Amino acid sequence: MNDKSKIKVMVALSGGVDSAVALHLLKEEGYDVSAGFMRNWDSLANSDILGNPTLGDPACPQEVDYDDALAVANKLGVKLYRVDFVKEYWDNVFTYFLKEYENGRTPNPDIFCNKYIKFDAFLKWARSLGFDYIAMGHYAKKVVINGLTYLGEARDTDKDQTYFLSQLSNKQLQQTLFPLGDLTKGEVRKIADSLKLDVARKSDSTGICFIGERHFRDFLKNYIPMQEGPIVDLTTNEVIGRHQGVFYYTIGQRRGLGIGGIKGRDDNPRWYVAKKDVSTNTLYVASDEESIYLQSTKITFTDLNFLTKEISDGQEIEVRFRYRQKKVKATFYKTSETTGKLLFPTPYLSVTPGQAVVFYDKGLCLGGAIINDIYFKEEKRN
RNA sequence: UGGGGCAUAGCCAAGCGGUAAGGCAACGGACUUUGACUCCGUCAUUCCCUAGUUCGAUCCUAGGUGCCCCAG
Repeated sequence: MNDKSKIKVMVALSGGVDSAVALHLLKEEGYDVSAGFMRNWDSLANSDILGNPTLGDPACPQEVDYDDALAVANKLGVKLYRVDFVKEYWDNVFTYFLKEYENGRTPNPDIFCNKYIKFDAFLKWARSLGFDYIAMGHYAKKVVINGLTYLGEARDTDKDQTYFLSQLSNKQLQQTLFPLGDLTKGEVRKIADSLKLDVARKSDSTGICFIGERHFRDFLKNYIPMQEGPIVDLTTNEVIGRHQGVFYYTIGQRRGLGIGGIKGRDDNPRWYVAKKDVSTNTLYVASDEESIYLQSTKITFTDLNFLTKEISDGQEIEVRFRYRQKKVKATFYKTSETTGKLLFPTPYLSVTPGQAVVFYDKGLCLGGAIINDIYFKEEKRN
């Protein structure tokens, strides 16, 4: 434990700045470090055609990332492994992702990617090669208090990525290192700069992890066929437009509805998706972001997961319904080992079934769950 | 084929003789390891067509064309 040179760490190297700096920091600390590059998505084999902006590129983006990762590994004098989890990703993440969309919900694939790929398949693979820990370039902290391991929010609160780690087990957490927890993004880039890493100024990756930025509706059309149907104003019950398939839209969404001005109305409001009915293929919209149709005061959840300690019934905690959202207050209740509910002191907007709700208290991420039903004063809204 | 009304960008819609507001949508960008939200930018040399009046017409006149309403 004191002699870090005897501790073998496998750093997940993505080809971006964050994991490169994480690798460097661990090496500086004296760990016995190697790097692993994961490839989890094969655009051609996975029919990722429509909505894919990089299809025509001379070099596919993953190979560019691999080259970047290799350059980093070489510069830092570390061995780079390459490992392929395309099948595992499809079976454990993407299948779930599609099923959720087909049920009219909005999944968060990256949370499952962490749970099943980065912190499971990759972890097991590294362990099988004799590594003691894996390390990630996430902005998150591992905190040990009284012998218990907790997940702490990153010092860079703007980049904090604990939201995506909310479904991890304590064991997964214990076997992971997060070297960037006390650094800001700016500091990370400065370090990369001082090391003269080519990726120092590389822009942050966005879109689904390992897949990338996509025109989302077109992307889904590769897997879920179009099915036209009506768009109904939830306030008046009038049909005011047509959609291409309720699956393609998410609660709170404005763009993509194609609803222009309506004759006879003296306003031209923005319309937001308020409700999806898969059985009738109807998309319900509300005309104002403040509309009560977008608000909720209670939710139920499934997939309850605690990272370290359980939250007690009736406890007031802070929660997030989406990445980088300002934390808001809620009261926690458990209804079974894996389900429960949250009550809100004031209505919150566009809480979406299928998305993750993540629990926080005093700078620690306590765990999370998957949003199931949303209510406004006991009235079911989804 | 009697009367009345209206025709402005994909949609809604100002302008009513002086050289085309605004909103919605769409698209592009910023933000962003989900989906979203948000923010910024772009978007009618032209006002249904034709002829005329005028220094000048989307705005006036005439004739077309197309819708709508009332009366049949």
